[in-house]
Amino acid sequence: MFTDKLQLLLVEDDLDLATAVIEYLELEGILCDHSANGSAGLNLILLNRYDAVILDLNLPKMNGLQVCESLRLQGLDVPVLMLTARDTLNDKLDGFAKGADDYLIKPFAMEELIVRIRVLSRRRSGQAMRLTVADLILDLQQKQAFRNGVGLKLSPTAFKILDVLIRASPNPVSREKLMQSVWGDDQPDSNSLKVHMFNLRKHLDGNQELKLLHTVSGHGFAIKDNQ
Amino acid sequence: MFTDKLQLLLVEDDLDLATAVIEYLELEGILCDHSANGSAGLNLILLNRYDAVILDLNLPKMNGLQVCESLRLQGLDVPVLMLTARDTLNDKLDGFAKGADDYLIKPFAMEELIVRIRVLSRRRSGQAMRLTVADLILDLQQKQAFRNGVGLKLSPTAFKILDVLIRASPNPVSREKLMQSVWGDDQPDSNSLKVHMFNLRKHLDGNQELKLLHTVSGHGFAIKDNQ
DNA sequence: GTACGGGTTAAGGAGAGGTTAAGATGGGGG
DNA sequence: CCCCCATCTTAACCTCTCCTTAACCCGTAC
Repeated sequence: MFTDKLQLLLVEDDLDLATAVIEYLELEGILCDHSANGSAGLNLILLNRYDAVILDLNLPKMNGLQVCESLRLQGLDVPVLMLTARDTLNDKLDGFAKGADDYLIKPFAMEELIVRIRVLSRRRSGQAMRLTVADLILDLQQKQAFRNGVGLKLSPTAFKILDVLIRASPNPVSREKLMQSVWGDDQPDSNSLKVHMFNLRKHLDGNQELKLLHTVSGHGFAIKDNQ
Repeated sequence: MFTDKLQLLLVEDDLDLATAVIEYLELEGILCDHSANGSAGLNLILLNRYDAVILDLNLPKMNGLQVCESLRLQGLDVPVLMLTARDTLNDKLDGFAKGADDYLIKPFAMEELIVRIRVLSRRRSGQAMRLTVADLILDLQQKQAFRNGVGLKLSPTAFKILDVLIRASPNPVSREKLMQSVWGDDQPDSNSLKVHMFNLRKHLDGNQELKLLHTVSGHGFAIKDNQ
């Protein structure tokens, strides 16, 4: 199945806790950047593309609620898990109101943190083996895509690209992200992606009335059923 | 596509609790079906298309873990929130391992249940950060603007300008501010902004009865629905 | 009149994106 | 062992969108 390494950010000013978390994550094969204050954390989030963010609330410079609110206002939908000792109902409701996706109370078990992060960073939920958008179905077990029930003949690379796109649907995915998830770190220095997109589009939308693969100028490509 | 009412399923054998939850959800404008045992619940999930499922674990016929595992095996990615009195770490880990998206321990606050459900179903339906004025919607993740639900075809620059204007709405934004936020410090020495405003107005208000983009003489431009 | 704030239009160029074909690669079947 | 096939990479070339620029147009204020 599709397991590039997760890339997280931990924003936490308690350095002991931070190193403990990061070491634990590394054992699980998860990469984790760290920032000790709110505004630096926000900058990192804006600059990089994390799969999820673990956000403490009591932070110097800018507190966690402000960080979360700010990044949501800028249109980022990176999953955010708030991590805090504040355990009243109102604290939780505040957190969710500012755009959190999950809220875990200290002290917590590392295993629970990991598993909640894993769930969050799978954009489409669960161990679902079939993803669908409109009349397009992606069967991950069969490694096969269908439109209106008829199988599409896709190359392995095209399939992988479609997988990434459909998980992000209806949001666009940047070229960089696509290249990252197809080739990892040693990327071809040519316009290979262009060719793959062309082939994918041909097989996916070629003889269909309803076009699903759209290019979003300046931002990348998106799978969606409205224009 | 836009905020239709949420449609949930609650699988819970404690009838008192179930009616309490359902009544509370109704007050929030959320529709909720109910099933009192596992296998009936599973059938409902397979038949209908719920936005999320609230799943008790101790159930007659088929327990919650089995229900969740089974529906994941059948390729459904509906968000599942497990609701149970079992509060040990291993219980939680089991729940997530079977495909849960969230795990809430009884007794719980209704408000927290609601807000967690809202987050789960929002992620899945891709609805997210949106700025709106009247019938104009700016979806920051899709990088797409809508009027009355139909997508507008905006250039990247036009989109950026609209973003600034809509955040300031209903207040006007000066030309200098607009130029600053589009081009930063090296600005074109021509009337480029004028042209972009013209194009934005054409695409935004061109064939609409209700004009949203107004010129505030001497002060710049404003997005608002009353002139 | 003319100067000014604002609106409208069209041309041109740069660059993003689309298309095509040829060679490289690599695995499976004869 | 060799050939065939699907796939991937590369590079060349084409198309078209988007941005800039510079016109010109219209009112109103001076």
